[in-house]
Amino acid sequence: MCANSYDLDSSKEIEKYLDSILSKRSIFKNRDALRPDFIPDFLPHRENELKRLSEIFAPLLLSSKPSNALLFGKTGTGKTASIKLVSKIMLQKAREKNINFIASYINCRLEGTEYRILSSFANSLNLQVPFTGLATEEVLKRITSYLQKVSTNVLLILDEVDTLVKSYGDDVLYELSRINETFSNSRLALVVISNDISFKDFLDPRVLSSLSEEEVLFKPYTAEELKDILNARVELAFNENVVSKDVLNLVAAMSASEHGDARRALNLLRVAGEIAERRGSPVITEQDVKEASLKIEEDQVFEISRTLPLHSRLLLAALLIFNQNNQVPSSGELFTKYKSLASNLGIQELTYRRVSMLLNELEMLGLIQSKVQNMGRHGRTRKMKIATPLEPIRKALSSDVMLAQFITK
DNA sequence: CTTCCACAGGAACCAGCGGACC
DNA sequence: GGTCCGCTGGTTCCTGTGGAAG
Repeated sequence: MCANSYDLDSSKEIEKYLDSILSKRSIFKNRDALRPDFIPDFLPHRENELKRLSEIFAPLLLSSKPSNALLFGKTGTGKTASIKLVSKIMLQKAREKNINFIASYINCRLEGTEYRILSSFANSLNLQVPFTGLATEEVLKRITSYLQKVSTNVLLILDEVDTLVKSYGDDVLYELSRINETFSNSRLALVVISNDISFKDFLDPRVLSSLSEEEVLFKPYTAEELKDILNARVELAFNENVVSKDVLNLVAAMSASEHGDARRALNLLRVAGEIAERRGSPVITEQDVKEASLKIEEDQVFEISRTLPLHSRLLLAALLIFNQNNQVPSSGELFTKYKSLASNLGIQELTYRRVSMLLNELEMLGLIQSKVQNMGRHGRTRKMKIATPLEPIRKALSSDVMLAQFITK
C-alpha cells in the first residue's frame, strides 16, 4: 500500500516535471549542431584550405594517384572538419559518377596502437580482420593484397598522428606512404593530421618527404573569425533571438583568449544554452556563459578524477590531503604518504619508478602541477600541487567507498 | 671548486591475457 | 595443443643532474 502510494506520487511528480519541460518552448532548434562531431556544410574562414584540399585529392576521382598531404594546426582550427567535409563531398561525387571510392577516417589517439590503426583501416575497407592475434605485418599484407584485388580509390585520413608517432615511431607511416608501390589496381592517398608541428622531427626523412608532398597549415581563429563561426552555428542550433550579440562576443572573446579553439567555443555555447534552458529562460545571458565556463572545467576534472585507475586515485588522494593542509609536498614525501594510504587499505604499493610515471600522467591530464626545486646538498625534487579547483576532485574521490575515509570536508 | 643528495627518467625486461594459426 | 602475436601494466637497473653545503 505504502509503496503503491509512493509510486503514484512520484510518477505524478515526474509527469508534472516532464510537462513543465515540454510546455516550455526550447531555446534549441538543433542541439546537435553544437556537438564536436557535427560537420556543417559551411565552414567560415576555411575557404582557401578547402580549395587546396579538393585540388590535392581530385585526382583520386580520376583514378590517378594524388599526393599525400600533411595537415597542421592547433586543436579546434578546423582540420578535421575540413577534411571530413571534403571527403564527404568526394563520396557524393564518386557515387554520382559511379567511381569506386572509399574515405577512411581513423583517429590514432583513440585507436592507440599500430595494430588497431591497421585493423580499423582494414575494417573500413570491408576487410574483416581479428582484433588481436595477428602480427601487425600480416594485417598490412592482407590490406595490400585486398587492395590489389578489388581495385579502388582510397583516401586514408589519419588524425592526431603525433600521438602514434611519439609512442610507436613512424614504421606504420613508412609502410603506408609507400603502399602504392605494392599494388597496381588501386590508389591510396594518405592524409596525416597533427596538432603538433614538432612531430616532424620524429619522422624519418624518407617518410617526411613522402608525407609532406603537400602541406596545409591551419591557423588559430581570431576572435572576429570565431564570431562568424559562432554566428553561422547559432542559426542552426538555436531559435531566433536566443543568443544576443553581447553573449556571442563574450563567447568569442573567451575562446579566442584560449588559442582560438572553435570546438571549445561551440561547446561553451552549448553548455550555456543548457544552463539557460534549465533555468527556464528564453535567452542566454552573459552570466550563463560564465557559469558554463566554470561548469565545463569542473565537470571535466570530476570525470577525470572519478575514472582514474586505483593507484592514480590513491596518489591524488594523498596529494589532496597535503593540499588541504596547505602543504606542497616533494615527490618523495608524496610517495611516502601514498605508501601509508595503500598499506592502510591493504593494497600492494607500486615501485617509486612506476609512481613517478603515474604522476607524470596526472600532470599531462592537467590535474596536478609540479615544479622542480633544487635543494643543493639535499638533492633535487619536484614540488607537487593540485592544479585545478579542489572541490570536484574532493567530490570524485569521496564518492569512492575505499578512499572516502581519507578525505575530510 | 668539488661533492653529493634526491630524485628524474630511459632501457630492457617480464607476466599474464586474449586470441590466431597450423 | 603448441607457438606465435599485441598489449597492458608493471619491475629492475641504471645514468644524469642543479646547485647548496663543505
